[in-house]
Amino acid sequence: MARPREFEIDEALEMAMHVFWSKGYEATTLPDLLDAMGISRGSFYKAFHDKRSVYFAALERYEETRVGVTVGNLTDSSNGRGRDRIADLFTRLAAADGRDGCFLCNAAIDRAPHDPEVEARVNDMIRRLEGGFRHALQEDRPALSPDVLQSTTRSLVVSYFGLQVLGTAGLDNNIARDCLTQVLRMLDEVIGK
Amino acid sequence: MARPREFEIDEALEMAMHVFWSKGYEATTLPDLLDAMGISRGSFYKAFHDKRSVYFAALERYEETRVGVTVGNLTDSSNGRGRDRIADLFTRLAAADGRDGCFLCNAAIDRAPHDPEVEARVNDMIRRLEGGFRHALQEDRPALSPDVLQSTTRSLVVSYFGLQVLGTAGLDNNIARDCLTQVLRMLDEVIGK
DNA sequence: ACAATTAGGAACCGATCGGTACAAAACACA
DNA sequence: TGTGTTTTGTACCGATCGGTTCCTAATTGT
Repeated sequence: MARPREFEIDEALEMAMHVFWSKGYEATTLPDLLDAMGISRGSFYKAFHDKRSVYFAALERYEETRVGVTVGNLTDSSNGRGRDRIADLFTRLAAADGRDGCFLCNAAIDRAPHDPEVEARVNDMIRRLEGGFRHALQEDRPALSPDVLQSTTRSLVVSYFGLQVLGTAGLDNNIARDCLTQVLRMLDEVIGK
Repeated sequence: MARPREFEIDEALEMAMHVFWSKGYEATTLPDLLDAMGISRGSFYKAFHDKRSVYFAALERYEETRVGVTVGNLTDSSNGRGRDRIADLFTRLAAADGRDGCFLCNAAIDRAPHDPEVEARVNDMIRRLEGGFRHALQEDRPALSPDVLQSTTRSLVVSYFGLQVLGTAGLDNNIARDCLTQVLRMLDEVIGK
């Protein structure tokens, strides 16, 4: 009953996410977003409410398209043993360039402390990640004592974000490889080979 | 031979550091800095060159006054065994509120990727921290094999920054406590009680 | 073909950005 | 006390910020 939109919301959001991801929230200007999204101001404010809303929507998109996949890999029992699914995740992390970093980690540092809604969303995502690790551990070794399960799970979450920080900071990823070695040692210690 | 400065460079820098620390580089405006430092624009640009220079100076101040102390604690053999010095550091981390986060970690995420000089400085500081951990481990167990020493050291660095991320994101610090549990388990595993 | 409705684009908004210019004020030295 | 030197505060700069207005273009249902 009217003129149809000339761009795909999801595609535009994906592009916007990458800008926020690489530049951070404050350093991203509206022209940055418009260029990346390939739309003009009018369409931008018509389709999204404002800059912050786009950031928030990008964060939710990250959850669906990235966190969801990662947690999926961790919990998919057709994908090898739990121990191996965790090892795969960290192996990929250690092999990756790392410079791109992780939008969730960036959001945790640069927006969560200043935006309660972002903080809540970030917390949710971290909890989902934690749940993925816990699921993989428990599936592999159901008899694991609750406190060992808990501390192992959470130390995996902590290592995950630590690796993101070092990757983003541009450190030689031999560090990541050495951390991977220790994670594998821990897994073998806790779960068994 | 002329009018003396009415403020202490170091005090002003300390205040500026806290602003950058809590707000991030881009979100910090000049008025923010001037208010916190208690000086006016004229004095600001006379004493420091520009906003970026103050940020950089604040980063160096953080290294001297915070990283230096942390590394000092890790390497001070009059401060208990190496294992205990590491355990103390993580215990303090797990007990702290965490919301303040860590200026170094914030810099790693929000400036290092966009400012090569910051990146270099951040890398240096992380290496110093790594050196502190390595020193403590090696002092406590000189016979530790090089690769175990390396992977343990680096996984401690990774955990350190992971804890900072979760703290800044406002997660319940039971997570930090559980990670501490695992770090202690790892230390006892590697070093012995 | 025409009315209704919505997207798109450009001009424009006040506010604020980081940074500069400059004159008045405050000191040191003579 | 006068002179030279430096700090200090303020007024100001062009640029750019996020956001709004408003008119035109495009499309649908009738």
